[in-house]
Amino acid sequence: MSKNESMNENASTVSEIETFNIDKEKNFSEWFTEIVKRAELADMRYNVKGFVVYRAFATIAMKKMFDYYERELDKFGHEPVIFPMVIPESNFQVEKDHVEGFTPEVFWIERAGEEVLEERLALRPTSETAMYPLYSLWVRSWRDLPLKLYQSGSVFRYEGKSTRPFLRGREFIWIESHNVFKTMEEAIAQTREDMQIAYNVMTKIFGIPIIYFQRPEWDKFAGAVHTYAADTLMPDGKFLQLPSTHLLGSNFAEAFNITYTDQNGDEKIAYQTCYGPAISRIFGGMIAVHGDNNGLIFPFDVAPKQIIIIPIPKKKDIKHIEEYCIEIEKILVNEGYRVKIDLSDDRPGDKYYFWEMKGVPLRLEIGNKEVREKKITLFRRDSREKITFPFDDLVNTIAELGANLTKNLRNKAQKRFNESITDAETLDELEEKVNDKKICKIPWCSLDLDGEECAMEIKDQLAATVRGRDMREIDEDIRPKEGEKCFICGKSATCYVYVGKQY
RNA sequence: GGGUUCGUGGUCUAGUUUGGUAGGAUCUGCGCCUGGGGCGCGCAAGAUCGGGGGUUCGAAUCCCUCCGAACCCA
Repeated sequence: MSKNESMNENASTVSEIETFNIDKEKNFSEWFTEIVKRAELADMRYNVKGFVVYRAFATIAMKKMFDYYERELDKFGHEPVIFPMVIPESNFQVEKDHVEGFTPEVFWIERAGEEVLEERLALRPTSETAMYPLYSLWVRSWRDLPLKLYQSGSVFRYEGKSTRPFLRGREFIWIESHNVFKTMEEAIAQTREDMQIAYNVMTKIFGIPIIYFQRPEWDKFAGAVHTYAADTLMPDGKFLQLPSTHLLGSNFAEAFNITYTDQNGDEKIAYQTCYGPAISRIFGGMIAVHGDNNGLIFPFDVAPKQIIIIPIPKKKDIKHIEEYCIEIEKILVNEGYRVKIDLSDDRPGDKYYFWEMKGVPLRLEIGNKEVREKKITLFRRDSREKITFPFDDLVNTIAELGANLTKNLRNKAQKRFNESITDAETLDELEEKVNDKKICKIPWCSLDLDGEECAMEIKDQLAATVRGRDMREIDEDIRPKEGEKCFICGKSATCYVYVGKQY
């Protein structure tokens, strides 16, 4: 931490007495299950496999996350809509690749009451086939374009057996944005805008480092021309796919007859993109990336509670102290912060552990001393530093430390991500590294279908996947040197790809 | 996809091998006590032992089946 980022020269750091018996780094999977229960994020006892109940603490944070995302989409000219959750089978089957890709995962409604429905209804696994028949009606003229709409809601996919709260469920909540353009160039530009939005929100607000990849041909969205997907790295060294954006070209436009009349009166086919950040999954990634052995750590802007005030009363001074706490709370609420005073009659130490486990970024400790001296003692969750400052500095201090805390989380996470990236020159070396929580950047023969065989070999032998080509390398046209070879098939390499285990 | 372990008050767990009174801890509520990093005491409340079926005089326990969960490997 640089000097001006440090909170105070007199800051003391509270030593780490770990709450869990579970080491996050060594035993991430158990840590995750435990924190979800302990912090009351989700209740897994809802008795349908792959469906969980999101509790208040997680729901508040996810609502905030939706807010930030939707605000960003609005800023870039997208408008909200709400489509039905059911899709008639005949709509669903219009685009050939799409049907093939999604059919194994679809939940079907076949009956209503005692009656068998004439046509089955799909519970949407994604909404292309719900929205595009209407798009076909809405888009008539070049004046109707671009059409940029999004909706927030849940979708249903019949996932295999390893479902986990937040990370993989049979229902998940997300935003899906569906856009229509006159030209392929505009559509491509939209995928760039999606990536920019993802970067603004994911990295700056949620503090989650991402790399955007162009997915290989064999691993793209069913019906897409190209898929670009953001991956982050989980503490156990596995990739987690976060927002993905798809260049649909005119595949769906042709299937759903989305055409427009141009300035010359000619009928033209439209070009499309779609984009889907899954908020529930991003939330899972966020708590995994930032948490520690004391529990959660929320980035300041999305924390369900941002500031917890702990009164430390001596018997005769309860009233005094409470009044001082309430005064502080009023000021902070006025500033728009989510604040709580913990007036329960547990010991202060008990409250410290509890709210740290819950991930509250800042804690104010108010006792006799603070009231007497008109001061405030503050503890920050990320660095475990404790400082005392004058009451009059309250608003400035909170604003500064809140922003600083998120930045610090982001930097730490980015550093870990960068340190996990390495390279490999042989299959054995690759195996050793991906089994040691690393991801490898290796020279690769082809992202087209002729590279699939090499990817299958990596999958079969190492249980790892080829994530694709880093978008930054596409932009800067970074390619392997003359003579560098794909070490799976030995053909000369056309690009670098990242390989690692995945969720 | 394969494997392992498992389901008993709200939560965690003993009891299952060898069928016979469901025991404890914690949480919750009330009363006291206490308070600058996980106090303590007392009282009370809380379970058709995951669901269904079977064997038996008798099932948490044995058998069948369904539902659900965790972890490991692909």
